[in-house]
Amino acid sequence: VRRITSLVTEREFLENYDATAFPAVAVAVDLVIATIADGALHILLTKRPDHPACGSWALPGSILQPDEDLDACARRTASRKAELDRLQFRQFETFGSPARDPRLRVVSVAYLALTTAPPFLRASSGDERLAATVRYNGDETSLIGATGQILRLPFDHDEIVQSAVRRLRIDLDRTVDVFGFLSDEFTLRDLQIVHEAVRGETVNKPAFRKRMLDSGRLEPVGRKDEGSAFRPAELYRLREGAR
Amino acid sequence: VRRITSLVTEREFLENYDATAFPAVAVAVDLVIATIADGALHILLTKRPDHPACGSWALPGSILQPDEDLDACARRTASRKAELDRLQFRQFETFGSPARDPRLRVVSVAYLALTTAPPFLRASSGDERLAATVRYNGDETSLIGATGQILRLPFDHDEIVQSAVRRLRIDLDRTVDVFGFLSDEFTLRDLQIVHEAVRGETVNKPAFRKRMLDSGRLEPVGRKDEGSAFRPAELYRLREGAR
DNA sequence: TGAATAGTGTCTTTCAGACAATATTCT
DNA sequence: AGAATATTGTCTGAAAGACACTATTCA
Repeated sequence: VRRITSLVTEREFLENYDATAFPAVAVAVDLVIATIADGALHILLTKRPDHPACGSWALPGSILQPDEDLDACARRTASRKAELDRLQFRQFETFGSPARDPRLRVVSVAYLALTTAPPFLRASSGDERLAATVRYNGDETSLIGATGQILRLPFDHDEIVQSAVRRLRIDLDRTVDVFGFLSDEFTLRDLQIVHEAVRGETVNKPAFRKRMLDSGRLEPVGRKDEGSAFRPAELYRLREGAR
Repeated sequence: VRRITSLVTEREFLENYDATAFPAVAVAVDLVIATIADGALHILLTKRPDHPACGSWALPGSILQPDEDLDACARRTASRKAELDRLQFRQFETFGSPARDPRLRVVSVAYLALTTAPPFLRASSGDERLAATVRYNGDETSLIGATGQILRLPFDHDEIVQSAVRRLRIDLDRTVDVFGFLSDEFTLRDLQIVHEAVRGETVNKPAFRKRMLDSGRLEPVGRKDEGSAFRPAELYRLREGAR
């Protein structure tokens, strides 16, 4: 039986504490930034400018800085590496296999970030960013590059993407917030396209509309969609406080 | 625009890599070990033998060792600190506020672990372990100690417990595996008690039975519960391969 | 035989899917 | 008017809750 109370006060203990006694580890944040375009889910990849895996497409990520929150690190990474702001972030899993990074032990906290398509696709227009399409094969997913080839990501990034998509689909069933894919005002058709892209299959229109409207999370803006040919659709927004 | 290809090979890069250049962080694993007893959810707490927060009830946790997997660290912690083995582990969230530990920056990967009541309660009989009861107040939860008082945990452990219970209840709705609370063979009544304890409210018996049996995840053992007064119940087990 | 729990049947409500009809806008 | 899309209505079937009933075991 160990002693419960110590002869040293907590203050004395902390003043004499040797912080270098712990094993050397780095904590990183990796981002799965997703959007819906052309009715399909896309993931943003950046070309690695340095070793290791120099030149391959990979998830954007950063090493956690001292005094930086995990969420703040995710925001910083999106801003610096993908030039995207005002995303909706969701931490979904932490990856820590001992050999996942060849440099040193890196434990990576993975975030899912949803965004609307336009800035995402602008960001992907350069040489160093790519909007890879998610293709479903049953429960498995693969990433498709610009020329239709299957992309294999370095480190364990394929596994991270797999987990992110699984999480996104589960959250969708539970109606966890998926409005990060849309602008502030959207039509029910837009929302349906998001659901269909995430699920990879069509959904029943009347049932979908009823379910969404009955959820009480939406409120009509009072205006109609502009600029479309044919009958314009009613615009909705997410109700205040309904997360 | 940064250079994409490097004049240095990846091998040369890794040989000259300075691993001490990263900020000093420790990674820990904290466990929320849960069981069902007397129809209520309980969480295992251990009394901290050292500073900081020496003498308070807290979640068992360990610093991640070099070459140790996160899951392995969770198993080791359960074995060493709670003397429990063969638990069902689920990583659910990672906590990394800069000031959550006064010693140094500690990023903690939190695991939920389910176990059957008997060894759990034996573990709590000593002075240094406690099975705290979870009490629900709407969406909030609090931990109740042996004398009925509300326990406040050090660090951000209250927040970790809160998140663990929320996750458990969500998983229950999606029928994610909750059989870690039960022994290999159990009655439908046992399973119903688990569901009621996690949800904090009674469930409809016929509907519950039908739903469970129709799920195809259970199979009858062919024997009946022994040792109970009155009519004995049919024993079931989780079907092979039905996770 | 009675007490206590295990297990089932039936009715009703709710909700989602299928299918089709109606409404609105622009060319 | 006609094309194309938005929105609504109706029917049907699946599943859950409420409630009450039957079945089995032991004292």
